Amino acid sequence: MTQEKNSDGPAIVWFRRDLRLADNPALNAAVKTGRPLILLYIFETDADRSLGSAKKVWLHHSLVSLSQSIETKGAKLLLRKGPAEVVLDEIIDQSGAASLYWNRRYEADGIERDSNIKASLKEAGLEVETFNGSLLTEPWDVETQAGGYYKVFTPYWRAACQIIGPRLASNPPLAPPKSLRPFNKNMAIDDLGLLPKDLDWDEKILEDWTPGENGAMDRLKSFLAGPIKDYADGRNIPSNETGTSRLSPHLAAGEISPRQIWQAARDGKHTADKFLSEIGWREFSYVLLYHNPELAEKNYKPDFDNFDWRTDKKSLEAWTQGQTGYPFVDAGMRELWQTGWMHNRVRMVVASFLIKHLLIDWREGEDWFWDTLLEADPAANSASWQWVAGSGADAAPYFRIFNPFGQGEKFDADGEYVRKYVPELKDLPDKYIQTPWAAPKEILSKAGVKLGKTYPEPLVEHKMARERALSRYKESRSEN
DNA sequence: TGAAATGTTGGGGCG
DNA sequence: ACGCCCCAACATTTC
Repeated sequence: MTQEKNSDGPAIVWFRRDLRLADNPALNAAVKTGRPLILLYIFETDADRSLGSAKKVWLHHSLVSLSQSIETKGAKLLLRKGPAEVVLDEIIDQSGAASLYWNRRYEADGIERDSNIKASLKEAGLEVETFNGSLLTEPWDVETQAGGYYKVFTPYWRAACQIIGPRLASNPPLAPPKSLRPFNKNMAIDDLGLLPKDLDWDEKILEDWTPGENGAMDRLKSFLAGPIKDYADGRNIPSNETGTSRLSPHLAAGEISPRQIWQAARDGKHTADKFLSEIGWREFSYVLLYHNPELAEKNYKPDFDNFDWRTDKKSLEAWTQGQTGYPFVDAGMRELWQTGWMHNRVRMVVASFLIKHLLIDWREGEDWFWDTLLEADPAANSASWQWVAGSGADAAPYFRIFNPFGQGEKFDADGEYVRKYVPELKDLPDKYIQTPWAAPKEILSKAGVKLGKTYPEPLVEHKMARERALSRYKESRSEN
């Protein structure tokens, strides 16, 4: 039985990928109504693509943090599990809610679920309002002269900046509400069962992270206070722990908004253009995803549909386990497994290795990242994998093939990064730390390295693999 | 947000 | 003093 929607009914804020109180337009709108609030998170069981394991762990802790913040403001986070449509109907029935607010999402199945819900609830007489809570500008905001969307990053970002700057100046990030008027309560976060049951993997990956709005803000502030000064070069050195902002998992959970980041970076005392253009790549990925709903499954360039990827389970597994025999690649893959995150420079190298050296379909890599990255962003993950594969919009040219040890020699010359994640090589001298197969026998045995035993021989020989990729890519171009 | 092959230049050793 | 060779350093081209 549906209760009469009376004007005293509560307002529902449906949290999704915006697990924060500050700069949260949907929450802000709900607070402004003055109604009691139902602050709701639904663990949706009917999503198109279920969350990866790492991201579930993050979500658990991010919900813990959000629920604490909400309690300090005098209310409670309401948790439910099930298809959103069913859960919402039930809650509205029970509470007599009069209005519903949420921040938009941009992946195809989310858009579809949201618009169905919006239509049917409006029909039922509810006030439903939606907002942009996760992007600097909506993906449809930035148009070319011809009225389409930009397919190349640089002109896109130039045009986007023209819009973003003035808009933020007149409409700065929102402060968190001073207090929240509660409606009622509650189910425990543990009941959602997000954490893995057996191993302590989730504890390990959280050693370096503080999920939640406060952790996100701390990270941003400490980055802007100093490290951003050397960002242009510092961001290329994977052993440099403050070289990059490490905001990606926070941003993906919506614990911080890109508007807050933009504003804080612009207000800081150091130039932030280079850093903000990385935020721009995230934004651009959402443009691509919005206009190409199947970005995670389908080649953006259909030319690639005929590409003859190799099926090679063993090599794929060696790659995921960090056992390729290329120390720089293995360090990256192990960093991902152990920490739920990988340095961006190394992401490009390991992705190039999987796709070009092993000729394995980019979707395999995208899947692995989806499951193991704490951030697993639906737009950035697929756009970036397609970028490396060459199948994406504004993609890397087919002949750009990273040298898996050359990149290590350039960006990890002292081997600090490799030694951290590939400790079985730590006693090798710097000269051979990226290329153990080239080391003389005495040096290997002195360092306690037995190739093929304590550390693998290279999975493929670099020169051969490079030439094989070039000719395969060229071939597939001429077919189209 | 690349790497390798190829081309060019200029300094030093040497007859 | 000069031409010649070598080679490192840098620039350009190619994939």
